[in-house]
Parts: sequence; structure tokens; C-alpha cells
Amino acid sequence: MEEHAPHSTDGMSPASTEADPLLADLTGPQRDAVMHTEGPVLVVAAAGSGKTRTITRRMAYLVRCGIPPWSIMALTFTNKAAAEMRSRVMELLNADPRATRGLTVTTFHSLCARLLRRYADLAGLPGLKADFTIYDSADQASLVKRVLESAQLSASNWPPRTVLSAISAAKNELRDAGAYAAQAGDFYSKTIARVYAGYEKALRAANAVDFDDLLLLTARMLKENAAVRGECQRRWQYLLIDEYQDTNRAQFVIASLLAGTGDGRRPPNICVVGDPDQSIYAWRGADISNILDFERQYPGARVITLGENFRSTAPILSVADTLIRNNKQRKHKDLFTRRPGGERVQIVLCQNEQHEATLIVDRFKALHSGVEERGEDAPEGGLPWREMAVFYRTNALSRVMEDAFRAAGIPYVIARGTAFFEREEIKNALAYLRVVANPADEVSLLRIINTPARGLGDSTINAVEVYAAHAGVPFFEALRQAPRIVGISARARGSIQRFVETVDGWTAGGSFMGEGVSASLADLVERVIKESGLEKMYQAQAKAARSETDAERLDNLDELVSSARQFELEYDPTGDPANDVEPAGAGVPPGGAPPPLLSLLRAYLESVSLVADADAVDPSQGAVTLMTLHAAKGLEFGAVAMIGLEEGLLPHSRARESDAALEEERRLCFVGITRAMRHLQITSAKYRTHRGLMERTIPSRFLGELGRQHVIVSDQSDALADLEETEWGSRPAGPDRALPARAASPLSVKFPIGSLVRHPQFGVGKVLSITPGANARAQINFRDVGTKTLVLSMTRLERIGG
DNA sequence: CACTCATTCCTTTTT
DNA sequence: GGAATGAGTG
Repeated sequence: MEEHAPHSTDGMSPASTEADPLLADLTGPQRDAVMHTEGPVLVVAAAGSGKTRTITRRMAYLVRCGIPPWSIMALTFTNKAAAEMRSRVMELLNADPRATRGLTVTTFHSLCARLLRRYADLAGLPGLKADFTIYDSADQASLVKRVLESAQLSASNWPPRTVLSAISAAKNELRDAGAYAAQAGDFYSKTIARVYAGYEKALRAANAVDFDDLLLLTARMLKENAAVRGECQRRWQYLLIDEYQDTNRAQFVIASLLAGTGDGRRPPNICVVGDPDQSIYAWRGADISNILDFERQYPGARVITLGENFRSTAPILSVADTLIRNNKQRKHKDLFTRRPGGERVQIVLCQNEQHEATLIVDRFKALHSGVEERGEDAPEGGLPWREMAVFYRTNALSRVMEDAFRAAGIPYVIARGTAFFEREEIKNALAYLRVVANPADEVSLLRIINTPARGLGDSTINAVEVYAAHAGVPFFEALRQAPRIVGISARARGSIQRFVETVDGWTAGGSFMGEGVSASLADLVERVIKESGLEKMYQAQAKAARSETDAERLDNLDELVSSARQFELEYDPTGDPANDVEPAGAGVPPGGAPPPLLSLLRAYLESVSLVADADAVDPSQGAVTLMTLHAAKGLEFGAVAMIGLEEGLLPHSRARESDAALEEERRLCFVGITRAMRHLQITSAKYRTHRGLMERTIPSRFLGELGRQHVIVSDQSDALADLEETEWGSRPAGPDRALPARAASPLSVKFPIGSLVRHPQFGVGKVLSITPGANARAQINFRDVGTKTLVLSMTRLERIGG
């Protein structure tokens, strides 16, 4: 442990690693991971093992060792993770911006977008120009629908979603339309191949790419273009890849090509970090063998395992460990903590989802007020809201929780970074901006051509499309030539002409230069919202309908302008791999720099396209966070509630087909459990409303796999009978299955007539009458709010005497 | 051509 | 429970 740091720039020259602030308070393995800077390194980091701390220290350490920051790149999966890493590295380097100048910390998809923009002309990618648009899944769907239509295939036989997922799977494995067609044997895959080819053609015609293209095209460019590959390899000599277990084939190839084979005899400096137990994206093409085969790919790679857990209490860890041991396809790794004690994990069997929500709200309230935080490491005055989170398998489950938090007056946020950009008014405004940046973008053009209504209906648009196809010109060009098109009314001609003039007004005919063009991005966004007529349209709607949502739309549009302004302030061209930061002259982007406003607009639209739900997690908000289990990865909370532990939900019904999918669901559950630091509550509802219908559920098999470290609480009125008949999922009830530590007694016995009770909202009251049975109701006279009838099984009553 | 209302379908997770 | 399509009316 007496190794010396190579050198230090802060002048303190530490005598030992103990005194070095970058190495102090690290465990042995963590320190190894930080200091082993040369050559390939695999860090297997168990949940809660201080992974982020280790890799940020490693980056800072590299910089302090004198490695130029622009030659270091860290790749993550979400912007949130990238932003956090960047800011923590900055902090470690005493917030000196010069120290991190040119440091690349970004997501795979952003990196690819920027490399493609920078090298678009060089890369030999036909039809792709630097101002390409990134299509999201809605854009993809609308494009595929048009392709299906022109191929005379019915959308009901060929659901766009299904077709797209086949195409996406192919792209993730780097199979383009040609390769797909070559392998297609049966009618089904031959048809998919046809659609794939048409879809690709349409994308290129629109100068657009989809998410998967970003990876596929970058992988192909790096593979085929030695100049580009060489330039990247020379620039980024130190590579760090987070969540390596979640990389798919395309990402693996990109990482491998960026790392290269090292210079001369030395192997490349590639450090990958991950945990096979937290692999939850196989459905998106992630291939766990990328991490498992790392040592084979880079012989002599250093493998470091971070096993000690610094996050969760022993009972939480034990439950996580017991669960994950049920996975067969797995190399076991011990989870351990040195800290003793900790509250037991609670499993609560609820009657229905309202009941479930109420229980969690009550529990969080208790934790917040501090009545349940009396342990050794309990903070004063209870747990802040931001330290609490609710996880669920599917987004649809958030609604009931939201209602409950809103009703209880507890601040909450839903981690849905994409939600804002999915709103109709925002999509419309963005579609205008996309057309401004890329007039070839037909999906966006078709979206806005008659929004707001300009009298351009199906017949007019059809005529333009036919003309465009015949003349072989892009759609926007066809609009310019509208006067020549037959079958368009004079009215429509005027409309088209005004539309074209409006768009040209924003771009000065595409040059982005000259008098009339906005100086700032926010100005441009504002102009577009006004001059497109969107603002007027929503104003009119708000007046007419006087509805909440229409007034909201105008606010949202304002919000979009603010977001553009914010982006403009924060945008750092030196952090953008599309730009140069290296010693001048080392490769000026071909074709010269675009006008500043255009490049800013591109970067803004790109950032908007690449937001993830997880990016919206903001602990500074002082609110409970609601999110999917997928979005929860990488985070931690003092108190966690996991809801909906039911067969068909977790594990999800779509995962029951294969063992591999089932094991992924188990890992998902594992990820959720291991986010909790001190309090963990897992719930399952006996009845749940699913697409409008109340359905009886089966408790998740995972509940039966959690071991016996936990407590089962049941507030169901017929709890005892239920527990007898409960068979956790498909697992047979064995003698060693978890039994309730304290089964609830029938509620009517607990609250006899005349007893005094306390209700979380209504306060203290006296039980007047009670009806027996499964849905026991009690009439209770509350001191403050009068007499109410409550369904006992749904209410969290506390007996206080009488 | 624009707008409203009813019907039908589908529902994982996400860059 | 919600989006997306289709029919019908102004």
C-alpha cells in the first residue's frame, strides 16, 4: 500500500498514497483500478461497490499524471451519467476548467452523432450529410408506415413496431439491408428485408438516421476508413467504458476499433467497467459476452473485482444476494458489507394498487417525519423526500402512485426525460426547427406542412408527392415548384408559397447568413414558434376550449425557448468531438465550419433527440422520484419502494418465453433492490387494474426467492387464508419458504367498536360500527373531520386506545 | 378541407 | 386508459 503516485501537480508531493487526495479513502482494489492506467483493464464492479467514485478518481488521476485531457475519453449510456462523471472529475481537479479542456465524457450515441457529422463527407456514406436529422421511434414508425404503404403491405399484417424491432435487431448486429436480404430465407424475413431496404432508402433520402444507425454507421466508418480510424485512435489514447455489460455488438465494435491494437508492442489503454449481474438490456441487443470475453480479447488484461458494498445494509444485501443466486447463467460473486445492523426488508401484500400506493405514501411520510429513523446512522429529523424513490417495471404503473402522492401533498417527480419532447406542441415546434436545419427531412416536413391548418389537405400533398417522385426532386424542392404542379388549387398554391417563404426567412434560403437571420438560437426558436403560426393556433385553442391543457401548451412552448437559451449558455464546443481541441491544424473538418447558428441548432436538436428518461433524475428537486427499474440503474436512495411484484409484471409476461429473458427480469429486480441504502419495501397487489379491468394477480415468483431475511406484512383482511394458498409464482411452496413473521389479525378484531384510532389524513377518531367480511368497512367519527366510512383493508389505521 | 366524435386496438424496458 | 383510425358533419 506504499506505492507512490507518479507525480503530482498540486505541489504537495504526497509521501504515500494515504496522503494523496485522489487515492485516500479507497480500498485496495479501488486503488488498483485507479492506478493501473496502462494497458487493458476490466473492472467488475458489484452493485454499490463505489464504481463511480473509482472511475472518476481514475480519470482525474490520469489527468494529474500528465496525460492530456483531450486524449482521454469516457463513454456512458446516459447523458446523466456522463454529466455526473464530468462534474465529479472537475471537482477532483479543483474545478480548474483548463485541467479538463478537451476531455471527452459522453454517451455512445452522442459520440457517434458527432463523429458522423464531422466525417460525413469523408466516410463515404452515400446520402448522409453533416446536417442529418436523428429520427426517434415515432419518426421511424411514420416512415415505416409510408414504406409499407408503398410496398402494398397492410399495416395490420405487418405492425410497424414489429418490423422496426426486427430492423433494429439486425442493425445492432451490424447487418444492413443487403446482409439481411442475403440471409432471408422464408417469406416473412424476405418481406422484412424488402421493407428494411425501402426504409433505409427513405432515411437516406431524408438525410436522416435512426438511433441504431448512429452506431451502425459509425462502426462501419471506423472499420472501413483507415484515415478516420487512425485519427480517432491517435486522439483518444485512453478509453474508459462504463456499463460495459450493456454494450451491443455495434458498441463493442466501436469500442474495439477506437481502442485499436495499441501502438507497436504495447496493448491499448482500454478500461471497461461493468457487472454481469446488472445486465438489463439484452432485449436491446446488449451482449453479455462482450464483458465475459474481455480477457480473451485482450490477453494479459488486468482484472479487478470490486466486491465490498458501501451502499446497502446487510439485510438488503442478503435479500439481493439470495435472489440473484437463482440465476443459473451466472458466475457467483459475493456481496458483502462490513457494516452491521440495518432494518429488515419489508414485503407487503396489498389488496389492490390504491392500497399499495397508500401504504407507500404512509411509509414515506413516516420516514420523512423521522418517526422511523432512529437507527445509528439516522439523519436528524427524518429522511428528505429526495432520498426516496418508487420503482416499477412499466411506466403505466406510475399513475396510481402519482395520484397518491398528489393527494397526500408529497412532492414527487417522474423520471421521464423524454416526456416533454413527446408533447404534441413541442414536437411540432421541433419539426419546424428540424426542417430549418435539414430541409430534406420529409417526416418533419409532412408533420408541419399543414400544422397549423393552411388548407393543404391530402389531395394537395399527394399532388406534390407525385410531382416530386416524377421530377426526381426532394419534397421541399417540389414545394418551391408548386406553381408548375397540376392539380393544385390556386388557394393551396398561395399557401405553399407563403410556407416556403416563411422557412426561407429563417434560414436566408439555407445559408444562415445575412440580415434577416436570428443571431441566437433562442431567438430563432422564438421566431419559429411565432411566425409558423403555432403560437396563434394554440392561443386560439386555449381561448376556445379554456382547458387546462391548452394553456399548458403555450407554457411548454415558452419552456422550449428557455431550454434553447439554456443550451446556448451551456454549450461547450470544445467538449464536442465534432470540433477540434487538439493542437491546431490536426484535421480541420472537411468543407469548412458551418455558420455558428446552424451548428448550434444541429447540436441542440441532437441533444434533444438523445435525451433519456434517466437524464431527468434531479435530486436537487427535493421530491420523491418515481421511475422504471431500467431508469434506476446507477442510482441510490435512502428508501426504496418496489411495486407490482406480480407474475406478468415482474417478471414481465413477455419474458416468460425464455430462461434467458426470465433471468434478465431477475437481474432487473436485483438492480432495484440494490439501489436501496437503508429502507426497502417490496409490494405486490392481489388485484390490479390492467387496461381498465380489475384483474386477480399471482404474486411474483421472485418474492419466494428472496430468502428469509425479510418481514412479510399483509394488510389484506383475509391475509391468513391468502398466505396459506399463496404459491409464489410458479414455484411450489416448500417447507422452507418464507413465512410471515407477524401475520395481521382480522382487522375487525383489531379495531373493535368504541376503540380510538388514528388515520394518517383524518386524525383521531372513534369506531362507531364495523361490517364483517372480506371488505370490512368501518364507520369512524373523526374529531376534526366528522364521520366517515372507510374500507378497513385500504386504510392505514392505527389503534391508539379505547 | 377542418373538426368532432366514436370505435378499435394495443400495452416493456430505451438510446 | 389512451392513442390512432375512421365516419360524419359543417
